[in-house]
Amino acid sequence: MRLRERNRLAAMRLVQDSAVELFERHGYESTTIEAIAAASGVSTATIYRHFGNKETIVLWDEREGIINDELEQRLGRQPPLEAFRDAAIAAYDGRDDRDRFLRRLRLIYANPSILGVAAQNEARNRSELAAGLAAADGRRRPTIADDVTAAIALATLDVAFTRWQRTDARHGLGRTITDAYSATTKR
Amino acid sequence: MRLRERNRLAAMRLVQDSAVELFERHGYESTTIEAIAAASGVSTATIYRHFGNKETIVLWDEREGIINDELEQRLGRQPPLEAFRDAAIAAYDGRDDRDRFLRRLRLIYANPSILGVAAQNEARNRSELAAGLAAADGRRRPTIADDVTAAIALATLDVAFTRWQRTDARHGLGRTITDAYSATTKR
DNA sequence: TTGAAGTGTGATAGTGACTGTCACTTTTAG
DNA sequence: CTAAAAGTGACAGTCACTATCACACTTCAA
Repeated sequence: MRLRERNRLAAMRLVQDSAVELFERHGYESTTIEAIAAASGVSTATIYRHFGNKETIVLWDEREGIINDELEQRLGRQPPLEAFRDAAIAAYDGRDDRDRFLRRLRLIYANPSILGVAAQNEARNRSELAAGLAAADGRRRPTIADDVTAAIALATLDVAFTRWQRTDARHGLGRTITDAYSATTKR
Repeated sequence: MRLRERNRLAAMRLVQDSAVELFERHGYESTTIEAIAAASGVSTATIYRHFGNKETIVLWDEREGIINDELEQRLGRQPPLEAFRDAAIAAYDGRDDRDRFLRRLRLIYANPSILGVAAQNEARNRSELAAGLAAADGRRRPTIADDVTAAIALATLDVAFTRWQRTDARHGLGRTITDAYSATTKR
């Protein structure tokens, strides 16, 4: 990895950590970007260059791409929902940064404006997933069934995150994800 | 209805109409609240008192409550997803303001920030619906299955809206909703 | 019908997220 | 080592949104 890229990632981690700390202590709305800049030693201009907006400071996940990689390996071989469930478990369960992840999830679900930006991302992911499902079946455009399957896959993962984050993460995240997807079949 | 309430609704309709017009013509981001205030003859302060934020000017729907009423009559008698589907059809299909509704939907799906606020609302609706499902079965708190069912119900309706709005509303909205919910069973 | 209490409105000033620009520094590639 | 490329900080500006206050309009009881 190039020096530039390493510096960039290091700065982003530093900013995210400082921000999460401040958000937890003083509240999301009450913490200004300027305060985050001061705490992390990075200018506000650079924070905006890296994250684009305040919400993404919390939402940014270095390992974002993992779930797509995991999914790609499974899409042909398993039914869509199972493939997505297993990819999610592979990507999110047993992370070595479990604690950071949990704190970020709590901030997300506690602050509507962050949740709103997360939903914008989810909308994009949903149409990409639907396109992927269509492609896996050799169709050029997603059918309404593809769209619905993609929507169910993502909404169910969201339920799992919501409950896991709320219950003090009593069970493992993998277990919660499994339980959520089980509930999609017996309706 | 009191005079105050009538005035208020009339003002909100006027503001929403002016705003939709301006958004369509010049773009959502490029249209300032001040421009909407000037176009509708209502002060910016009052616009904020009525809608709370810019996004809600588009999202606000006078008949919002209808789907809940429809749902309440069905929840004991039908399986949850069918009840929700039929309630949605009753609430949204064949509206006499179909055209306004379509234009608003288009603005919503074309502008991420509006979609974000819509998602915040949907998050609230989802936990209310889950609570309702639990109550209908005599449980005090929603199980994970209730949460998942509520999530599927809302996500599926969202798929229906997305597709209907995109396809020039070729078929009736009721038809699109029916098709979407059909896809939830054969996964 | 009237007058007092209650409630909505407009104007104004202020905060903070976000954008665009420019001079300067650091990294990269030949 | 040097020229090009790319990132950084500082600064000025826009706009969504909040808080406040004087004023106007509803409401309701007498």
